[in-house]
Amino acid sequence: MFTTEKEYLKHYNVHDYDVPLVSVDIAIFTLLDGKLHILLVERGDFPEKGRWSLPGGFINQQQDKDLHATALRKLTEKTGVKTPHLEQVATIGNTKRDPRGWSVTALYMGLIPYAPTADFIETVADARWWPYEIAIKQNLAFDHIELVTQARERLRVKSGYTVLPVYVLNAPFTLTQLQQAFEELLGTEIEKKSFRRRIQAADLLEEVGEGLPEGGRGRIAALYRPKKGSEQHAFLRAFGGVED
Amino acid sequence: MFTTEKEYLKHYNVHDYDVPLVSVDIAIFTLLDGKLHILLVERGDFPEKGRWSLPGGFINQQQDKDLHATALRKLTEKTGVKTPHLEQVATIGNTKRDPRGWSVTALYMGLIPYAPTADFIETVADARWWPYEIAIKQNLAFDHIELVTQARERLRVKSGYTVLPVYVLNAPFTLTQLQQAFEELLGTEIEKKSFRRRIQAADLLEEVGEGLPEGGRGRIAALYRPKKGSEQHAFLRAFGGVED
DNA sequence: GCTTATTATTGGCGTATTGCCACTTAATTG
DNA sequence: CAATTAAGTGGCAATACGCCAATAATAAGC
Repeated sequence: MFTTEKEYLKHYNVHDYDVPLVSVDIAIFTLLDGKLHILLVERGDFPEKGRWSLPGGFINQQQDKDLHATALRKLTEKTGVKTPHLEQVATIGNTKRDPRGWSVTALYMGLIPYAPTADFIETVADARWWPYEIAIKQNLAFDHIELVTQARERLRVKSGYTVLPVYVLNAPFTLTQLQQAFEELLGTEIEKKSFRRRIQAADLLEEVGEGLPEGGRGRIAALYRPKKGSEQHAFLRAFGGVED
Repeated sequence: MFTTEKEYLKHYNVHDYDVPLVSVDIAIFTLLDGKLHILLVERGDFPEKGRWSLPGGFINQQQDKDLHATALRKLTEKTGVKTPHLEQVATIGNTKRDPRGWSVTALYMGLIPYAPTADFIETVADARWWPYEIAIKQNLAFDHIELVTQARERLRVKSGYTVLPVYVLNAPFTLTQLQQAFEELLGTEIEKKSFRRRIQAADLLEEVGEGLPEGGRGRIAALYRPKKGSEQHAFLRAFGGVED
């Protein structure tokens, strides 16, 4: 859109001030080849032109009925996925995160199953999946390294007491695939029997037949998918035992 | 009205251009007579004049270096408490929450010990502690009933796996007082022995002598206060057993 | 077809944690 | 000094977890 910083600054001065100066940024995670990946976009404009950053942008007051809708719109634009897991992580606002001054962004975390044929990636030339460990070594735009880190931390912690990792898998999946997703997202290994006991005690999955995972060997496994309405359910016990 | 151009420009900037249209609202909770209370303020201006609402307001770009500072400033203005527990709950933005159109607010939750003499309440004529159950039956301004409910829910859930209830007590306190705070904030009863085992296993409190709570009877109790740096520590086990 | 390799699933047992409840200890009250 | 109140502990059954080995069911190689 702009070819020089000077041109950008000129435009910025006459910017329309009616929109609330709140942006939405989304850390979209998936699992690819067993590794956590994150979707980054290359900035086409100043400031920070050419740097990789989280997909995001401003609220469209006509289109978006709420912040969640803004995040969902941005995510869908980049990935084509219509029903991801999408949750707010935090809202960061301070004087230092943007050279232009006080700036506020609502950070969301999105989880989607990887689409092997990656149809949608073709539609956005500037977007690319990065292995998480490589992504955080990039020199990301603005304070996006901190946003990415916060979202990753939320993902890690919440994977400890919810079924979040379910949302980076294509259903149906086997318990072993699910365990590997948990392990990658948690960053620790889990003992097989303990994992299965806890997942099954939580009663958040339903069996949908059996089969072998793509190109797999060995004994056929039971296949599962998340039960409807199991979205945010914790499966760790707090005080007072099991709730009803 | 303005004596220098500089002063004028500064004023112009603040009000017509550079202010992010983001407000901050705070649900401040405390424990009074064993019951959860929330601090509400009576609105002195339109819209919603005369209704009770959460304390809050806009970012002061000169004073506040970040959103947390804005929330802390608002909280201190109303309560005088300088070192509360303060955390962000969520950010709500949509077209319906304010009759004036698209509106975004960052919701914070603050926890403070009740000040029995309530010095600070005198300083703000419009602020008052309400028992939580009564507060939510008021006809609160804007969508504040939903904000209050969200903050309450965060408080409830997080009290299940952290020591949050510590922050509504004046230290030092007895384990029984702490248990009663947990029970009120969780909304469930806790078995005494289980509670003590878990709290002590978590090792987040330090003993600071013994005594009787104000006007108490019976055997003297050990008194505790939170250890430094124990703020956000969970004390429930997740996968993989105890972390180090 | 038969053996080997690979993966899924279950069994079993020692240990840690929790729920439950009664008992002991130490203070106040009258 | 007895009765009352509240703190703190003991003990045990039930549950959950970590560990590891046994069994089951498939593919791959010969």
